[in-house]
Order: sequence, then structure tokens, then C-alpha cells
Amino acid sequence: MAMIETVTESLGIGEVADRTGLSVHALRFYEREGLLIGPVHRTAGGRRRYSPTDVDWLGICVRLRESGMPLAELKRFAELVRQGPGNEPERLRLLDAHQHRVEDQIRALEECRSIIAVKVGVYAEHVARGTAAGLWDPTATEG
Amino acid sequence: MAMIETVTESLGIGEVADRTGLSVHALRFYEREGLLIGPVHRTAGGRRRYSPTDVDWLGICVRLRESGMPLAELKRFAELVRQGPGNEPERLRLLDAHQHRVEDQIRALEECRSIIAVKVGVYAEHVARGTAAGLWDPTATEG
DNA sequence: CTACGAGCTAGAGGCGGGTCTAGATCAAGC
DNA sequence: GCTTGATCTAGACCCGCCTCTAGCTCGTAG
Repeated sequence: MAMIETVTESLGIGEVADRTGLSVHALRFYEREGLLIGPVHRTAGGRRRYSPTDVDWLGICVRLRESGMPLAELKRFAELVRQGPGNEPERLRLLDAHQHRVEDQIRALEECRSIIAVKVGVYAEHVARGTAAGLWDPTATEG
Repeated sequence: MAMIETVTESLGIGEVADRTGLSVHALRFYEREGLLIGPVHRTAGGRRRYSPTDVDWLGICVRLRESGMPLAELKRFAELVRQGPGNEPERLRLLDAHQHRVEDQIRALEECRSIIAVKVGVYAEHVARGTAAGLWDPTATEG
């Protein structure tokens, strides 16, 4: 959950790794996979220099990944962006669909949470009063 | 999100698959991996018959998995249950820790959602008024 | 000038979590 | 008895997503 501070200068790969939470390996991998919105600049010596826009985009990537967007879809989005203006409706559809999935996911997690909470409550009570029998004992009936 | 109806008779693997949402392959795989709380009964002919307790447990497994518990931890929990009464405090710790992770996850997802919502809003507005320039255009400045 | 860490490429490797295959067996209906 | 579909085992395979290795270069500090 690292906050990604906005940056005005170009950054080396290590700095970008620090700011985005991605490893340098992952950054190079993402680039190979075509997940970036344009070629990363290089120094004379061949080192990558990430622009603020690159870093900004990577920040979004991290959020989309964290919320379960597969790399393939991220790649598709990056392609749309790379194609330039004109396909915004499709980008919107993609983001919007993902947003719905995130909401479904949150609902599912909340349901899981409450089911787990019940189990936790049962265990907590039994443990508290030392009467820890009759729950998930494969040789007994479930409580 | 299939509701798992409570059952009073033993079931074959296909029926369990239907009820839990796990594939028959996954059910056998889980068993091999020691994720069940006891040996599954077999018919004379060697087919598995899952007791209501088994099905119940699998239902919990599904929820724990859905909410991100790794198989290794599920296995650990199953081991504790298999050992029988006496280790309830440890089971409780395990469940409780997982519950906290689920809550963190929900919070993280909510944060992602709101960040995505901002992007969606920006795109929606631009698309609605046809002025879809200046956003994530790698050749321009970001909006 | 030298040393040393950070970065480079291409490609292999690994891990989690299943999924699928082959070839055999079981069980129910015709 | 025969067919058909579900199940069995052991083990190979796959996919997503990185992570690591080898062997080299860059660039900064002493």
C-alpha cells in the first residue's frame, strides 16, 4: 500500500522499483510484455530513465493488478493508450468492467469475512470457556 | 458464489463438485494434498463417498480459498483438526489472522476501486462530451 | 585507476494452483 | 450381456506471474 509520491524528474529503474513496489525484474518483465504506454527512454549508456508519466502509469498498473486485473488485460489497455486518442470508449468499457469486478470481489470477500467471523466466534467462545469439544472433530458431529 | 445447501446423506464426487463449485479433479487433488479432515469413505467398488461433514468442511475450504488463504495454510488447519481436540487456540489464531488479512484486502480493494473510479470518471466525462484528448496520451501531458 | 554496486540482455527456472491424459473399473439402463 | 457415463490412479502438463542466473557494462566514489 505504498503511497506513490508524484515526481517531476525522470528516474532510474531502482528508484521506480522503490516507488511502485514492483521489483526491478518485474519492471523489465512488464516492459518486455508490452505493458508500458511507450518506449522507456535510455541514457547514452543504455540505462532506462522513466518519465513521470511512465511512473504514473506504473502506479495505475499496480492498482489494477492489486485488484486482480490480469496482465493480458493490462496489456490490452496499454495498447489502446499507445494507439493514441480515438478509442476512449473502449478504454472506458475496459475500466468500467474491471470496476464492476472489483465490486463483486469486495462483496464476495465481505461474505467470506462474515462466514469466517462465525467460525472465529465459535472457536473463541469454546476456547474462552475451555469447552473446546464438538467442533470440527472428524470423529464427532460438527457444532 | 453457489450457496451450498446442507445435506444429510453421503455424496459422490460429482455431486460434491456440483455443490462446492470445485472440479472433481480439484477434489481429488485437495485430498492428495491432505486438505481434508479425514479419510473419505469408499464404496465397495472404490468410489469416494463424502459425508455431510466432509462437504461442510469443503465449503469452508472454498470460502477460505476465495478469500485468499493459500493451500499450505488450509492444510495446516486441516492437520490441526485432524489431530483432534486440544489445539483450538491455535486454530483460532489461524482463523483470526486470516480474518485480519481479509479485512486488509477489502480495504485495499476499496482504495483501488476509488482510484479506478476517478479514472472512469475522467474517461466518462471526456467520452460524453467528445473531447477525449489529453489523457494517457504518451505523446502529450497527462490529464 | 580501480573497485564496486546498479543496470543491461536473453533465457532458464520456480511456485501456486490446479487441469488433463491414459487406461482401467464400476454401475445403471436396455 | 452390452453400452454408456461416472469414477478410479498416477503422473504429466499448463498457466499466470514473476524471479533468478550468467556474463557483461556503466558510472561514481576513493
